[in-house]
Parts: sequence; C-alpha cells; structure tokens
Amino acid sequence: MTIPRTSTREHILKRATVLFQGRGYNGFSFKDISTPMGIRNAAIHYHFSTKSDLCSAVIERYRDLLKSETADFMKHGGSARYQLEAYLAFIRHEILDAHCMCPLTNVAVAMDTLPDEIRAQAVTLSNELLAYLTRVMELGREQDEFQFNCAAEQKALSVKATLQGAGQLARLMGPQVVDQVIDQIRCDLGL
Amino acid sequence: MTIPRTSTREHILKRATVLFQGRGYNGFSFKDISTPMGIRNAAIHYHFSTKSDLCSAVIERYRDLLKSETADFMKHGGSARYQLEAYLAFIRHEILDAHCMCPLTNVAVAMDTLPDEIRAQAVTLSNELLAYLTRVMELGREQDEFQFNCAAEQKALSVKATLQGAGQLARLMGPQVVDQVIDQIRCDLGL
DNA sequence: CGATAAACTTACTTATAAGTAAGTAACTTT
DNA sequence: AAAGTTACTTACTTATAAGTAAGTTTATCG
Repeated sequence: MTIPRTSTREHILKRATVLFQGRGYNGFSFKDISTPMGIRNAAIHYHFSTKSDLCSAVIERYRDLLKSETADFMKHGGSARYQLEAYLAFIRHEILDAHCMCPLTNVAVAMDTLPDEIRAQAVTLSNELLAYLTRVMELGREQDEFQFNCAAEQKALSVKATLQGAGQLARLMGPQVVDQVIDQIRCDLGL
Repeated sequence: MTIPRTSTREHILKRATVLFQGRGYNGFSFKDISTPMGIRNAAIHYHFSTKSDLCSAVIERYRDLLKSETADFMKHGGSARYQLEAYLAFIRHEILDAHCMCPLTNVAVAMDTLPDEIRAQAVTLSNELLAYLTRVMELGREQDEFQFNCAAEQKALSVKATLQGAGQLARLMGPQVVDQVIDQIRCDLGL
C-alpha cells in the first residue's frame, strides 16, 4: 500500500491551515489531520517534526500567499482603490467561504501559550501586512482616491484591526456582518 | 486547615477570567487556576461542575460588569461623547492593564470546539454590546456630536470590530496600537 | 539483482487534561 | 452533644495530547 503521493505533505499543510486558522493552535490535534486523511500521526511527524514546526509552516505559507496575491494586485493597474478592493475580497473569501481567520488573530489570542517560533512568524506577517496596507493608503491619498487626515500607517492599522474584528463578529452574529463592516471601511475612506 | 473563605469561589472566577480572556478556552487548564491558588482541581469542580460551567460564569460576569458599567456611564450626564469615551477607556484598560481580550474574541476563535452553553452566552453578550453601542451612536448623531452617514447599527458594529482587532494587533505590534486605533475611531466619527 | 533512501506504519512513552468518588475537618443547627 | 452541611482533600479513572523508535513497504539507482 501507501502509493507514495508526493502530495501528502501538501495535504497535511492544507488541513493544518484550515484547522489552525479555523480553531487556533490549541483547538486542534494531530488526530484532526491524520484521521480524515487516513494516515497515522507519525506520518505527520515525518513531514513536520513538531506541531510548532507545522504551524510555523502554515503561517509562512500564508505569508507567501499574501506576497503573491499582493504582487498580483499591483499588476492589474495598481490603483489604490483596486488594491484595496482586492485585499477586501481576499479577506471576505477567507471569512465567508473558508471559515478561516487571519493567522494573526489565532496567534494573538493564544500568544502566551505558543512557542517562540510561531510568535516570530506572526510578528513578521503583521509587519508585512501593515507595510503593504500602509503603501496602499499612501498611494490612495496621493491619487486622491482615499480621504483621511492621519498618518497612512495609522489608517492601515485601523483598517486591519476592523477586518480582524469582522471575522470574529461574523461567527457570532452572522455572515452579513462582514459586508456591513467592509462597507463602513470604504465609507470611512470617503468612498 | 482550610479556614473556609467565602471568597474561594470568587478567586476561582477571577483567575478563570484572566485565563479565559487572556488565553482562550483551550489555552488554560484547571491546574493554572488551582496551583497558584494553593488548592486542588477538585475544589474547582466543587464550585463549578465543569469547565463549560466555569467559563459560562466568566462570560455572565462580564455581561454583569458591562451592564453596571454602562448604567454608570449614563448617570454622568449621559452625553454620547461621554459614554463612548467611557467605553473606550474600559476596553483600553482591559487590553493594556489586564492583558485581556473581550470574551467575544476568545469564543469566536474557538467557536467550533466549544460547548453550546458558552456559545449561547457569547451570542447574548454580543447582542447586548451591540445594542448598547448602537444606542450611543444614535444618541451621538441626534446630539450632533458624531458624524456618519450609515445605519447606527452598522457604525456600532464597525467600532466594535475595530476594538476587537486592536486588542489582537497590540499583542503582536505593541501597546501603542491601541491608542492609535482608538484615535482613528474618534476621527472617523468626526471628533 | 542487491543496496539504499523515501515514505510511511506499528507500537510505544510520557504528560496532561477533565472529571469523579469517597473521605475529612470545621462550622452550624437542633 | 449529636447530626448535618459546607468546603474542601486524597486518590483515582479515562481520555487524549505530542512525540519517538524501530520496523516495513515501495521506488530507485548502480
């Protein structure tokens, strides 16, 4: 048996992504990955030596995804409005279709219980994310698309915080929350 | 020994509050409560039959706290601006001093892994919170203190979401995030 | 064809979790 | 002073967690 699929590692990563972003580090176990895949826990350890390793890989993957997505956003014209909408659509999809939160949420919540490795990955992700959103805000103001009278960094921070919160409130109050909050973000940018 | 302190139950609840709001349902165990208190796990079970019971009590307590705080806010004049600032100060204190998140955050993140009882408490809390913030927003607009052109409910939702996110980002990016985000909320209300 | 390496499995260990049953010390009531 | 009640403790059970060591199958390469 065990027709060696080169994709096992990828399958594990995908399941781990859904679980980590959906339930948090302390909300799932190796069994939640191995059982539905029809493999053993030890098979996971073969590909990722520890749970910390596995979840670090999940966040790194998210960083890569974000990097390629944002690169993509810039290709298509690169107007700030377009880039903002693309990011909003990405987050909207994550919340409504994938039922996932941004990894930053899950890391922040369990911060004190997590290995350093994961915290470090999350800090890097937060810096990258905020740097990107800050550039979009700066660009938007230069192009007279967005209106706000504070530092671009602060506006970016506020937008990101709002989206994080939207993901949570949607789970408690229903999916319509997401579009309402997104609408408000646009509104607060003068759109 | 065991000089029967009527306060043991209260001590357990306080520790549980810090742990639940600080690490999430799956991020702490009975040992994290009993060991620092110098009691046994069974003593916790005497006061709260299950972990679910204990955490439900934590959220119920938070609801009571909020109810009395907001009643207090209204006594002092009751201007929308005053009430908003009081709520912002409350949240600011929770994040920066108590290092705690709003229970809604912790419930939302681990949603799928939690007992119904806890989910139900969180849904009630979210309704109460949003109802309060909505009234503040309505009042603020009537009094010409706040400026926004959407439903008061939507604005309230957006403010709450933003504050939830601020608590998370502060853990990753530092405490200054909280004041920046709060500042932005004021700004987006025309303050 | 035989050896090696990749990709697993089986079987295990160690730790920790929530929860329970039975016992005990101190206060409270009759 | 005896009997109960409150507030625990001791000692235990059952379940599940992450992680490991050694063996097995399959593909590959000289």
